[in-house]
Amino acid sequence: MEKYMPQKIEKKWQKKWLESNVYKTEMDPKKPKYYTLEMFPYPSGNLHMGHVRNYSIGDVLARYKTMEGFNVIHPMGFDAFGMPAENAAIKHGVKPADWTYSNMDNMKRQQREMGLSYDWDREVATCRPDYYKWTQWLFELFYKRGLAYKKKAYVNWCDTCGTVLANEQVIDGLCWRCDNEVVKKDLSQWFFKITDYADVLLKDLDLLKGWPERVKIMQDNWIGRSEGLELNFEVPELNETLSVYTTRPDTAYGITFVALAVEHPMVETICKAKPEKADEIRAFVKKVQSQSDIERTSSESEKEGVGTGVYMINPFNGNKAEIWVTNYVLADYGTGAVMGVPSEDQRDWMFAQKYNLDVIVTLQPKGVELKVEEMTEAYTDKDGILCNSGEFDGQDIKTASKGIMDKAEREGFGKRRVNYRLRDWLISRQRYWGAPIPVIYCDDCGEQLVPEDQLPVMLPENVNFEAGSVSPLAQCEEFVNCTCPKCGKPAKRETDTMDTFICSSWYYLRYTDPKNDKKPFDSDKVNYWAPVDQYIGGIEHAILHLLYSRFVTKVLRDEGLVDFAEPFSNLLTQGMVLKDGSKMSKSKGNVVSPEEIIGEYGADTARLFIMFAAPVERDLDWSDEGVAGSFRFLNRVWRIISQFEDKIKSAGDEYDKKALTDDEKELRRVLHVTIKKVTEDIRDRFMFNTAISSIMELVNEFYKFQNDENVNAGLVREVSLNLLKMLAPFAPHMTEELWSELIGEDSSVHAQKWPVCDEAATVKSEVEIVLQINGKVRDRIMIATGISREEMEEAAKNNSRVQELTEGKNIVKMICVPDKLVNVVVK
RNA sequence: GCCGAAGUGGCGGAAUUGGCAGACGCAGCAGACUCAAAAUCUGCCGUAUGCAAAUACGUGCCGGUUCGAGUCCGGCCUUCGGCACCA
Repeated sequence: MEKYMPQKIEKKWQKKWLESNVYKTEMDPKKPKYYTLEMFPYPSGNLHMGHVRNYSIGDVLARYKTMEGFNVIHPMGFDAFGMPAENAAIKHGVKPADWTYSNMDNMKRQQREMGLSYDWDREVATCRPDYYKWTQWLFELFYKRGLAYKKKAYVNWCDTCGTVLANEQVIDGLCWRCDNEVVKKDLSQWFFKITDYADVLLKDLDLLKGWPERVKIMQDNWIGRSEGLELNFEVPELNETLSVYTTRPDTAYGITFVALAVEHPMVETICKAKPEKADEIRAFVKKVQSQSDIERTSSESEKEGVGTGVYMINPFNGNKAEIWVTNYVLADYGTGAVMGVPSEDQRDWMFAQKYNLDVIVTLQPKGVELKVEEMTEAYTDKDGILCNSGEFDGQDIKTASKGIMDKAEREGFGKRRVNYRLRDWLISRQRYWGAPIPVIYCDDCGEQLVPEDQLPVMLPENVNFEAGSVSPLAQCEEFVNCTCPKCGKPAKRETDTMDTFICSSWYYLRYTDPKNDKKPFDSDKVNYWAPVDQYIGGIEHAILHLLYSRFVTKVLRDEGLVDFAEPFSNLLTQGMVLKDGSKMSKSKGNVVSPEEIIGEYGADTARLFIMFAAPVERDLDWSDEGVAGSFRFLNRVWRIISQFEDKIKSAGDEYDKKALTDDEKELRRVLHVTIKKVTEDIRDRFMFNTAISSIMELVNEFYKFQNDENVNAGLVREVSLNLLKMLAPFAPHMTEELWSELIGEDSSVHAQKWPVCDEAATVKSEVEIVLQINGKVRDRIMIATGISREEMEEAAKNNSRVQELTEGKNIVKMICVPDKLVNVVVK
């Protein structure tokens, strides 16, 4: 055999795999299915190392599961709508579609050069009409189920992107895509009613046994369920009631004011009722609204407000409390109004200090009397005894909360209520390169869905791009002008497109039936393949994509289109690929290009290194020397197998194991221990790094025989073939080349059964055990495996080191761990 | 502030159920091969003392449980990630 030349053999096998379509999958109810999925990429033009890691993990699993006998589906596609294509159009005058498709072609080439086992017949691209037709269909389904609606609201706006954003897409007050500061705008926008599913999205996190705990915790926090009480206060002057929401009903006797958000509808009512205050209030509202989102919602910023001179009555004790318009109450959480209890809430405390408002202590630690004059901050411990609270005095928080809520419900001025931090999903975008929202506006008939038989609403190709201008769709006359589907009169189309997260929230279902032109997917097919058995991607989607996909799946389940509640049974969140301790980026100049690495060492080396260098969930620091080491290892495998080529070919699969020498038996033992270890590491732990290190140990053991011309040929064959099989998921080309050299052109290593460990071969006749005295290692001895406790103790007592060190001391007891150690405890 | 994860040689990391700390790899050192180098093969490789045998110390810090702790418990420190005026 000639030397290992990855460039040559990788090209050869990639061509062959493509031509023979070996990775094509079909439904087969007789076989257990396995759905491996890596998050599909945005077609930016080139793969980066994060992709390489993502796809390598998926490919190892897909190949391994195939060898284990599963019917594996392993698809790939492109999340192809989005801003960068449009930016390219503005900057370079290329059509977004042309830019996107040519990027896809390049990335597909790079994916092929990685040797990934995708079934390309299932490829989807979200920007193709045959895909977005069904994204639009999905929108219509949501609309018909009352889950898509348009409303005017204060929404997140990114000026750079020229569009609105969902809450999930604002990170620390900045746009998730461009890091520009997000501002609030009062706009009429489309929403998906994800809040209707808040409870089930939270509850079903319990079903996700195969998800990392931290991702579930993040979603739990994001949904933010809280239980509390909604209280209605009479406002006699206005002849209205004002509702507040609280999670601390026990503090209700300590209310000294009520705080409204500036957007609260009662603010305007008050202005009308109190003309003398109106100017001051309106000026304050204006000032607050002019602040950026960061300023407004930072817990650091000072709490300010304007007293309205209007009072409400606390139904518990009849106290009057002034209504204030403030900058620290959120309009879109709870009722947009909050009861002010300075003694037990730090924000209310600071507000009350600033404006000299009353403080009533209603809770104090056991055995302590809190005095308002001596307090420097609110008492916020959730532990204490009530006071100044009428009939509830002397009760603990839990008892009082229940009693107060019961009283409120009994007397009709309050109701127990559950609240969520989660907001509805804002899904419209003022951009061109996305799926058009299939809605038509008619002056007479109002908002109308585009009839299903007219889908897709096609994105027009000839549009005008100018930086900073409104969406090109809105300027495109032939797109905008249409006829009302109901009355046939001239009407106008919706010019917003959908958030690309909608496109990506159902693609894993489309893979199961990607060419269906009658439905988004066939139920039999989707229910055979899905849910995804193993989903692999970055932690950055912990909330965004993963929450949206769960939501969409649940709606489809409720519609009867799928029969499962959760889309991804198991989730693996890979760490980032770093260079010199930080994220690879152009500005830092530390980017390592996959294409260059593959060009220099081959895809097998790149894959092997990336799987070996760190456990999948942890960040991985790229090391050029490490890559060279992986290349060295593959060469080592190549050489030892080449050297034994004749022996391997001439030997049979069956041979007399009893004829093996002790050294050969040891090699065979290591082989079977390795099979066991590699299988468990891949199947149960996703510890690919340790799987590879045990394969390396096997190769090291094998090298002990490199100069032994008389080594048993049957054993050499057994070791070599199993070694290739175990290495095949990691280094698919190189193992395939060696396999075809040894076994023949028609046989593929990837179609082999995964090796099975011969337990009998793993047994050692002798083991080295540790002798400890008082827990410290003092000697090591060889003993026969499986001997009794008594025999082990005897062996320890007879050991000269033990005798020497226990001389004249009293042996209190001896602890034996079979085949591992004896600990002699002396005094 | 709240929630979560992590901290082990010069470096990446291993130790799966409380039982030999440092597997495997990288870097380094030495030997073999070679006229020489590269490549390859082999060996050494936590720190301190020591010629060695060996001994002591050693998994962020302090304490505890245990015959025995990287692993369990209590209290901290540092780094990273998420959330953050959600009443």
